[in-house]
Amino acid sequence: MVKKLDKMTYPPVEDHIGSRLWRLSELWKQEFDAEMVGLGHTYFGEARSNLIRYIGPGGVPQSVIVARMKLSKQAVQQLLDGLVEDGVVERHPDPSDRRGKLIMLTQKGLQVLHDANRVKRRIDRDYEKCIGPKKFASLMQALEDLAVAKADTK
Amino acid sequence: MVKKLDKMTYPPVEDHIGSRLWRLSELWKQEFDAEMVGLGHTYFGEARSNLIRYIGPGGVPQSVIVARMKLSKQAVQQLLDGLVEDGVVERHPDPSDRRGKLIMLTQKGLQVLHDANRVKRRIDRDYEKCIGPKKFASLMQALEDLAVAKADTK
DNA sequence: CACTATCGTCAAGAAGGTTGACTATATAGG
DNA sequence: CCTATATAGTCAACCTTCTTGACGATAGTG
Repeated sequence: MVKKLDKMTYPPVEDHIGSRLWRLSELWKQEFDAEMVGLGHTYFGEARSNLIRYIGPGGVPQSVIVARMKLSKQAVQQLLDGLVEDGVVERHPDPSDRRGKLIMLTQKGLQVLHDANRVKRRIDRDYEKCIGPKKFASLMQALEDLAVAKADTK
Repeated sequence: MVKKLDKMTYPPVEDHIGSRLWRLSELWKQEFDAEMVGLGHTYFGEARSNLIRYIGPGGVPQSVIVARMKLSKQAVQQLLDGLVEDGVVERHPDPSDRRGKLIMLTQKGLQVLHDANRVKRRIDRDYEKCIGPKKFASLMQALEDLAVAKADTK
């Protein structure tokens, strides 16, 4: 198929750190999702999966989740609605604030969180093996340094 | 505001390369968007802005854009619809294929593309200054190496 | 010529996010 | 104590990006 190759070599797309970050980030997500599905977890959607990380053991007020994620309270609400429907999360009344709700993981939710962390650690080790421990460490450090520098200037 | 701080220190969110990549990628996008708006460009949306990069001078068949971006032909179609409406892009009949359309940048589109590339280069230099040229170069290399390694295993 | 693949399009819908309006409860000031 | 204001959660409507399925028109191939 010559034509297909033609199409792939057509325009010069410029290269910047933004595109490299985005591209690798996408590849990471793909690998993570694939592995979670392989572990028998149905795919919850990126946003829902991400939210789970913010729920600690013992229950977290919904307002705390809103404060820590950079989303509107309504967005968090809708994500939680979905997670409740999926049986991953439960809403309980907050004893210390009658307006609030405590968000708690179900058994299923705990399993998801546990497996997710395990997969992420595995992928980390895999990346480390790819470029070597020294380069990996300096990559992690550079990502952190830049994020800190950029978050501060805001 | 003590309460606000309480909420921020609540649960321990685990750290992995995936989250660092995603976070920095988001910060980069924010900076880029802000700067483009500062240059007088109305915000086209992430997907539309990205598509523009794939249009070379002289016109590119729509099918080529589809082949190079990882999107369905319908997604590209809809993005192009929006860009046409924004006056950034034009659809012309393809002389060499009566089914096809040639996508061309308007004057406005050329300006957008030019400014976008300039801003990206500026941000690159800024990032480089943040962590030093040596670390920046090895960061770029590591990102590329990992992306290549991961794209190959697919 | 007939078959099949490709190009662009239309329509419907999922997923993630936004804003505005509203209720119920907390909390601070007079 | 009572009023004013802020916060917690909810509901509804809407935007953007992207998906899948169906379709007409043209290309290319046997």
